Amino acid sequence: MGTVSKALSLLTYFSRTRSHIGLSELSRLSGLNKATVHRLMSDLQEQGFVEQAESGREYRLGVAFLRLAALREAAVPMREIAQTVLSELAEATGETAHVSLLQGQTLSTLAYVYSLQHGTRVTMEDAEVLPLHATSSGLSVLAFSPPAFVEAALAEPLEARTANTETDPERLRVTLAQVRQDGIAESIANFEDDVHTHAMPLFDARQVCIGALAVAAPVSRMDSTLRASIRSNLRQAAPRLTRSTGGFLPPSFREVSV
Amino acid sequence: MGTVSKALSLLTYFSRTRSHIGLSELSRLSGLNKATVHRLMSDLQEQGFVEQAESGREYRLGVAFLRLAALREAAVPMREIAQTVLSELAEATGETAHVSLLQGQTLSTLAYVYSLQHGTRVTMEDAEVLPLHATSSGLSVLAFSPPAFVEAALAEPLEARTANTETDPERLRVTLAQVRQDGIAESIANFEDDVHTHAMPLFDARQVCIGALAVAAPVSRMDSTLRASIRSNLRQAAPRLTRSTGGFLPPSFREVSV
DNA sequence: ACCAATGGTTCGAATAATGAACCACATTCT
DNA sequence: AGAATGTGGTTCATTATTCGAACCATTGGT
Repeated sequence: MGTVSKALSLLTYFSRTRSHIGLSELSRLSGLNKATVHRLMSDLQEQGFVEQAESGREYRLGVAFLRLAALREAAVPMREIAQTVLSELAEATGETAHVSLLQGQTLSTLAYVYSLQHGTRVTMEDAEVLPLHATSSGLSVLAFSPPAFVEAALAEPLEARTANTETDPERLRVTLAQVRQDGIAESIANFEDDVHTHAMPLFDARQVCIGALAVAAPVSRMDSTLRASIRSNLRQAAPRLTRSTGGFLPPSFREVSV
Repeated sequence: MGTVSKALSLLTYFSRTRSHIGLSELSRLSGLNKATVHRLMSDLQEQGFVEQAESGREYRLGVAFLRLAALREAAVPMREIAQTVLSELAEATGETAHVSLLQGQTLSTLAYVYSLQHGTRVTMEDAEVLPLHATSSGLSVLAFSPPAFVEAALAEPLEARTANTETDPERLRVTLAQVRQDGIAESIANFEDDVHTHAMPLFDARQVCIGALAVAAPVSRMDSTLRASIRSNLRQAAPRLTRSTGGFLPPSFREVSV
């Protein structure tokens, strides 16, 4: 791995549950020498990508990201566009709608919108990270990603989040084939108990799958009427979102999307 | 310069007016060899920090920043806190209030709030970049930054934005001495014609100046009453914002802040 | 058909990254 | 008090990586 990749990969160890990381800990997490980590972090710190809370203490993500995220959003208003699509989807289905983007081998949530129609709803967190194998969003992404990527993802240890989580690579491959036929991935209590989600993939300008659009409902509320509503609304919204963010549908998805 | 710093510095060439940059152009801008730029951008692309719009075309900032910015905001809700302080400040003064953070040798706008009291107002843009020498925010930062940093900033070519912009390093040094005495930096039509701004510095946990809080009003509306209102409100708000984001006031500023 | 751009690639020479051992300082036991 | 273990940070000879001039392959304009 090149030096730059090493430096950037250090940033991936920061998460909502681990917002501050010390030098030694980061060295342990990454398997890199302490001196190396220190030098890389110094470079990152110089450019404002990380900062140290108090003098000579743990590192945390820096302010540079606020500026760069704003610039990204100005160049490609993906979040903004997603937000409007999500609002319509949440309104039409009465359930929680969200968009997640592929980030390495996981999905990170870009935006979500709740419906106000019911007192109970599936709740989300900003920048929440979702596994590929245990969510409908992840399955929809895998179903329309290159075989090499799928194999790499299924080769990783697959964690069981609930009693229902499917962790057998072979059966997951079968599921993916079904998703490819249907266009929609479905997940019942795979990631969280009592949650039933439907998802469809999103694509970029090169017809590469970059994430998913999903609707999440409580299992208790799911019936054939709601399911039909979610599926038909999703089939309309997903291709629209891809197109309005400058993306194009690959032939394999265009066939099954309508 | 290390390889990592080179890679990260490539990101600084992206701006609102230059959201897409080609390989050759980036090579020219940075002064780095085309092959070097290509390798660095490939590393950045692998981690989602940049992406290519269509296959084999110009680069733009990637989706990774959306996630990292969300994580930063979750760890340090600076923007959120700033927003509430700005709302109060805009409400109290009837003018535009904004917070900018130091990013290398320029300031980038983190947040801003307009007042609804007047039909005319000073308008801002997301992630707008402000020069240090030609804005009240910049002067307030320089006044409370280490001499070495100030000299480095004044050694750069100082661009004149308006007919009023002060570009003489010697006279700027005099101005900075006054700001150090007063605690507030004032700028009349230095950056934009018809804009009169007041600013005070913000500090982090190490008592290092990291940005500024400012109020911008149209020159035509500025009178002694408004000026007094802005100054007294600013004197209250700036130290409060520093404290509520986990920062501490350095002795040199604490003396003049009240 | 030509030229001048573009993005991307190659490979010996030059340079920068590496990591074991080392500080100085806290904290926490004995 | 003193030893033991932790922390962030530094040093420097060895080594592996990065650099960059020259090179393709394509594209678009004249």
